[in-house]
Amino acid sequence: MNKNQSLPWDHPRFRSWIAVARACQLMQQSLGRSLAELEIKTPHLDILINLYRFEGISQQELARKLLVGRSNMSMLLPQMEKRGLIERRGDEKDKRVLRLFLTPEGREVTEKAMVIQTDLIERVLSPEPIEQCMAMAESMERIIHVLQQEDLVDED
Amino acid sequence: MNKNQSLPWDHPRFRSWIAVARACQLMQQSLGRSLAELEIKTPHLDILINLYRFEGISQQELARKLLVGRSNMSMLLPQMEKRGLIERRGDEKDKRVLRLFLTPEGREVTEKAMVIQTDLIERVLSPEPIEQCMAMAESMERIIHVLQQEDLVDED
DNA sequence: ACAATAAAGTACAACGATGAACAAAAATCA
DNA sequence: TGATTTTTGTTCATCGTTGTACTTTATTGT
Repeated sequence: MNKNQSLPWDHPRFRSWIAVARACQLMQQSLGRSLAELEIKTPHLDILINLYRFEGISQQELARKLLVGRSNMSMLLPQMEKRGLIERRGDEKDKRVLRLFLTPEGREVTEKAMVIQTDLIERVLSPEPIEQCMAMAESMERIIHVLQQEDLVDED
Repeated sequence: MNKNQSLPWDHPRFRSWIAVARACQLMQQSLGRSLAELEIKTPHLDILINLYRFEGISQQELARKLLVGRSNMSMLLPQMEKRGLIERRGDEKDKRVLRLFLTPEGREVTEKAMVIQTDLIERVLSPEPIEQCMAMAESMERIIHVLQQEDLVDED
């Protein structure tokens, strides 16, 4: 089991991925600090942005998009409803599902938060050529696709 | 405050970054599942890999490298010590610091875990040309640098 | 040398995320 | 139709992370 010849940090793709993970972690932390002024946290923003795009989505669908468990939504959404950011209405046709909507205040907070997030991304990513960003996005989307395929197989 | 003309998802760098974050999240989850067979979790692996590379590091230095708080290390490391993966020895010269070392078992587990992680990364990233991976790594390292600079300024 | 300050590590309370067990409502199918 | 299975959402116990306050040890400044 002598790995001296193939330590991970001699492995170019390994090093690349470590850098990706680190950058993500730092971005997340930085975003979290910037969002403090709106009194929301990054998980709330993820939810808000999805409701902004996909109004009337169910908790289940939202959880799937965010790659978290349903119970997570059951914990967070009632809080956000009490804060007046979102509203949950029962579906007429299927009484199991709760459909989610932004309140006017929620929409306002979301827009402010999206400005903060976009500014941060722009500020940090603008030194990178746009072609490089696009190429990166394509790589990442392929990676996402591969990993999600595997998840489906696991659930058999 | 009409954002209809500049929604974030029309913003190329925003879309790119969302893809990066999503890919990271999925990788983390996939790695977590694969590590279950070694009965460790991803935070433990981060620690083990750092001790593998930087033997004798202090808890403080380790926390800084991992971008987490000191208290986090104070919670995790005693657990890992009890499991026999690591050892903590007091520094002779500075009685405040505890220096961290892998036990033989810890080294063994680390090597197995690194194989798992490297295989996962290789499997998922191998469709991407190596030049693209290298370019991505360089971008990410620049991003890391920018964000860390800002952190230092904040701490003034 | 002595006081004040800084640094390393710990303890603890608060919060977020998770998975399992559960209730209610559909969907399936015999 | 009636029984079984699936789906949606909730509850709860557990675990990891964080920030704050605290102890001990070094360092700094006078």
